[in-house]
Amino acid sequence: MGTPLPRDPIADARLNWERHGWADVAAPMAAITAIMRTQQILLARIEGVLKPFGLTFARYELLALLSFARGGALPMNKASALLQVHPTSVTNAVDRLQGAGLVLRSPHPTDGRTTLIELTPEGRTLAKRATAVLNSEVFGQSGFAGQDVDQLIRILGTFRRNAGDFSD
Amino acid sequence: MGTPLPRDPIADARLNWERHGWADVAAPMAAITAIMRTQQILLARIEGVLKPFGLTFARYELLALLSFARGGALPMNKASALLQVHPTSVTNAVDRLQGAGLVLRSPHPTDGRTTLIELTPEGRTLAKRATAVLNSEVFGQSGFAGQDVDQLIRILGTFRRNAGDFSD
DNA sequence: GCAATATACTAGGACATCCAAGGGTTTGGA
DNA sequence: TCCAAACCCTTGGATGTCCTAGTATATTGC
Repeated sequence: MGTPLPRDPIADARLNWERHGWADVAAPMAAITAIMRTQQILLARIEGVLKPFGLTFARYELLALLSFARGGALPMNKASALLQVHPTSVTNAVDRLQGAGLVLRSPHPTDGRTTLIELTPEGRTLAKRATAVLNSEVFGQSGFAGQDVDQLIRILGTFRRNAGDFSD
Repeated sequence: MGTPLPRDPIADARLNWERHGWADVAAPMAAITAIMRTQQILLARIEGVLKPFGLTFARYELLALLSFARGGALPMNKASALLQVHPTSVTNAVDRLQGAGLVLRSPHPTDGRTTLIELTPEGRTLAKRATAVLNSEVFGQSGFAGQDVDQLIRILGTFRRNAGDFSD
């Protein structure tokens, strides 16, 4: 990851696709590969910022979600659905966040099956501090032009809707 | 991941950002979060297609890269640089591909330090078959409009260049 | 020739994800 | 009312990726 490459490897892959008779899907292949690589770059930046807080991206997302929930609490299955992750991943994340004293489990008042995840004061403080750094170090310096941000939100929003993420 | 949500969770997060006084970075936050989620969806599709072939995305990428290299061989460090992954990840991928008989290691003719990864005939065949299915099942049905594909390639290409991926 | 550099492997650990299975709880139809 | 089906969470096991060393070997530069 040190030195920049002399050429764009994704543009090269696209040329290879076209040369091998797959010109009809070369462009979407390049777009999808670019999304994969961009995600990798962004994730590295985000995790670099979160590391000093002892958080990973998955755990930060859960913390941030709770900080916006009324009462700072949410059922596990709600969190799983909203974050679009497997229930066992939520269990794993809550285990670690609870170990760090950032959240706690409490029984649901009416439904004995579900458990609530609740933000502790420490969790709320840490979420706020981590968000502040994330805002200034990552989101505030995304490297995307303003118009391109709008384009991305529109294009990826359509994609996610078609993929069945939401029916909005 | 079953039922679509009634509302777009990323749009909701953007509203929450704006309500908490972070309106200036709410849009890039939404764009970046959308990239993360889109990558997740695409990766699931890709790995679903590759699973019957006994391949993961990382291993397929290496196989595809080799299939385009002259002689079907490439030094480990070249592959690491072109795929933008950690050298130990390449070692890991090669171990498994070699175990499956898809690639083999051979000494570099002039530089005794470097080892070449070489595609076997089986590896070349499998790469071709996997690519065919990937083209028809994923890239050919990406769900992106033609113009949006061009936008993505442009926007993400600029981003990757600025991030230091290449100096093209 | 000798010291720095480069390359690849090994070992160990952290992390996220998924799957299958199981126990407790609620719901709803017979 | 009662029992089967559905729901919720957890556990244990398995994959897969990435990272940080440390080691051995080979090359390059002084």
